Amino acid sequence: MGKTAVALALAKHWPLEIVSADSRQVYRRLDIGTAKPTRKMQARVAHHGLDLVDPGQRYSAGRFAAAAPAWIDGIRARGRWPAVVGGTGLYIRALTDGLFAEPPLDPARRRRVAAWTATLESRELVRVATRLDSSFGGGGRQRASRAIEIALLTGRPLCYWQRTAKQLGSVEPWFVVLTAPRHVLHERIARRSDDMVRRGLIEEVAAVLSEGHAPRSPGLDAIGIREAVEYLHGQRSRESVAAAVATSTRQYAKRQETWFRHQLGGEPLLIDATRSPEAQAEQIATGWADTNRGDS
RNA sequence: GGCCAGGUAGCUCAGUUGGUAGAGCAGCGGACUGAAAAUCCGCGUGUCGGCGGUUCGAUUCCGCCCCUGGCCA
Repeated sequence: MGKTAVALALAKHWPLEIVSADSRQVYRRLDIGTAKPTRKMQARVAHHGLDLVDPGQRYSAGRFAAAAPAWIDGIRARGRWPAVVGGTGLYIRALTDGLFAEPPLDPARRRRVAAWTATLESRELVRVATRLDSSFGGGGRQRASRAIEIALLTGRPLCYWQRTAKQLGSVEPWFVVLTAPRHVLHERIARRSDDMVRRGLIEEVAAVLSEGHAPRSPGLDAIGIREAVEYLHGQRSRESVAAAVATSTRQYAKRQETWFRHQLGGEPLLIDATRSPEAQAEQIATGWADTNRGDS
């Protein structure tokens, strides 16, 4: 949609530092594949939340929710303004609404449960999750595995913790959502996918793979990177990569729109993303002034 | 020009012994509390190439025409 360009344009209005709420840009060395802001952009405006872990390591919404408040405090201590920018809705909500306070989970037992759930069929996982947590609403193997893990390791179902261990959000949000008609979005996605391949997506992924990571390791389980891995493993042609990346990105963008439409909460300021980044930044600055909140 | 094979959803195709049709992919809608670029749920969106004929009824059978591919000239 063009969030990065708008954030940079907005930094001309306000003394901004950017907190990236992006679950993929946390991975080091995957720069093209995650559409990370360039070094030059990062030199213009300070960024937080990029390049936090190696591609083989797992990051999470919980780690983000734990780390981001400190970045934001630091930004404010420097007399600057934090702008949380990103498309990972869960990370944003973890920051504004809080997750639940997760009780300590014994790592060894956790590994054992994970090894067990990995052997089960998806249908079976859902059945077990529903038995352990009657309010489990489905969602396939990943979310079932999580519900099973929590229930088995804590003796209480996930819904119990969600109900009784609510944490408060650490920031009070002022939401801005960029929107554009689907056909415009799809054109941008096509261009972005072509650019990724042209700028060396495949070579970047080959370099990271040569570090010895498994193809399904956390950092590689991402749109663009997956398709490059498929090519490098001989499962698709080089010419088909860009189009496959575009398709996956369209589907992801659609899920993001659904998320921001229904899960964000509150009335976000909607910005017409078909206009120039500068015009969008202008509209955001005006919108902020209109809310007349006074504080930052 | 002749012969053959095709023309059905956005794409690739299936199918209807004549009762107006369905798969995959794409697309659209939805769910979402520590893997979230993840993981799932739901929904066919159609002048069955065109015009005639036969028939109660044609996407299906027949004729002509148009288009695409192949082979032969």
